[in-house]
Amino acid sequence: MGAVTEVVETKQDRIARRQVDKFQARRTELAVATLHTLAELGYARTSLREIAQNSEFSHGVLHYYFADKRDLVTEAVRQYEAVCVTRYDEVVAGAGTGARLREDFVDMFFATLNADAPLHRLWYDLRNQSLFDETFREDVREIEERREAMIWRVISRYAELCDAVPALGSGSAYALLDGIFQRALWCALSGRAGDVAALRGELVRALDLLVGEGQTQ
Amino acid sequence: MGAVTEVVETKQDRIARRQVDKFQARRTELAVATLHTLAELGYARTSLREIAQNSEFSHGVLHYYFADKRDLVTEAVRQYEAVCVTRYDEVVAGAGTGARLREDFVDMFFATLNADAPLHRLWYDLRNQSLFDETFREDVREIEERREAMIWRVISRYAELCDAVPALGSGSAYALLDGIFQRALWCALSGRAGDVAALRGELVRALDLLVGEGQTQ
DNA sequence: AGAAAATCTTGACAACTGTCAAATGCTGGA
DNA sequence: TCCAGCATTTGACAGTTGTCAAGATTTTCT
Repeated sequence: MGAVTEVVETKQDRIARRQVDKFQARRTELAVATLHTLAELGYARTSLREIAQNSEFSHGVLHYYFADKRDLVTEAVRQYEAVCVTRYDEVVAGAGTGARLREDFVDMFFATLNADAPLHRLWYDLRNQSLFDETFREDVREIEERREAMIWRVISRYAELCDAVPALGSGSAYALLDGIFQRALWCALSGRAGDVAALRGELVRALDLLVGEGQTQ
Repeated sequence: MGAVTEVVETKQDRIARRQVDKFQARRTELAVATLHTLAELGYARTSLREIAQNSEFSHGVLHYYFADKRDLVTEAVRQYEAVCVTRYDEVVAGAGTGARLREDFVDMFFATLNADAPLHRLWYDLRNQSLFDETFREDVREIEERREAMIWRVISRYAELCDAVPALGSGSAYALLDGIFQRALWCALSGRAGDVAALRGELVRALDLLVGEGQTQ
């Protein structure tokens, strides 16, 4: 009897898994559409009907795949995380010298600033929402941690290449670079290209300060 | 005939001015109520009726004193500005030594963090709104400028007292401290008192880095 | 092919939104 | 005292929102 039920179960399992996969695939598809709508309109003005219009489905389907709006937005945030949290890893891996790492990092910094500006402003929007709505807090904390770790990989590797030691801890270093990024994003979205360019120099100076030359320890 | 009309006019002017004053007084009164409601609920979930309930009037009166919702929110933001943009001036004025200034600044930093947390999260909320809604951009830019200047008064005075020169420009220095403040605010509102306490040390280190001892120039 | 199940659309609901106009209460001047 | 004009309330409007259920459609399995 064991054998038969086992065969049957695995068969059902295969079916179930395939269904689950399809279900999950559509879920993330809709989450991606949500992400783009949120990035365009911001959290405050994004409605389910608007999201559905940015997909190829009608608004009712959202409640087939998601429990409620929060569930949907949460899943969308997770999509953001997947995209935006490993951005500098190849830069770190590919740089042989400190100067090269610094240059590549700054380039990537401003490249994603310009290319993904709507996505980034959404991230800041949701991080702020978590200051009011504690439902978002856990997800935000998790992503914030990964972002901090991502920056720290850059900084500590940069210090290593420069034969130095970072002048600030992981949290403060992230606060500094994220602060510069936020400001640059604001300037970019306001059409102040000149101010953005000026911030490039500021970023270089900040990196030099964080990992001053010759501060071997 | 000139004299008579002049007398009449000044009389009417007095009346008119008194009315204007009363009008303005109520306007700011309602703007303050708006500010508190916004600080409690965030921009996305603040409705006119909710604002009115936090005042002693009914919701209709808001359209008597304000053209529309944006007008109201804008006026509320200006109230925030009046409160929050001169906070460190007495600290700067009253400190005789660098060590004293640093200590007082850090104390004030965390005092307002805890006392006015809802107000601060509102500021960040509105600054983010301006990334999506360009109507807010000018007001945000103005306040952001004043905040940066406020921080710069602290930093440059601190450097002066330490006989040193700031290691970063005004913009980057603000980005660093504001980044730390944002993070501390998040921790405070999440009930992570321990993390907030840890950030006090980070802030001190950041100040020391910005105005390193002996960096006379 | 036909039944069963999964998927998607449509339309409706109650609640809530910003806005405004009509009605009411109120105050200050003649 | 009475009245004009200011201040405030009330109630309504058109539109939007999240949610959900009933039905239509498509896919899947036997």
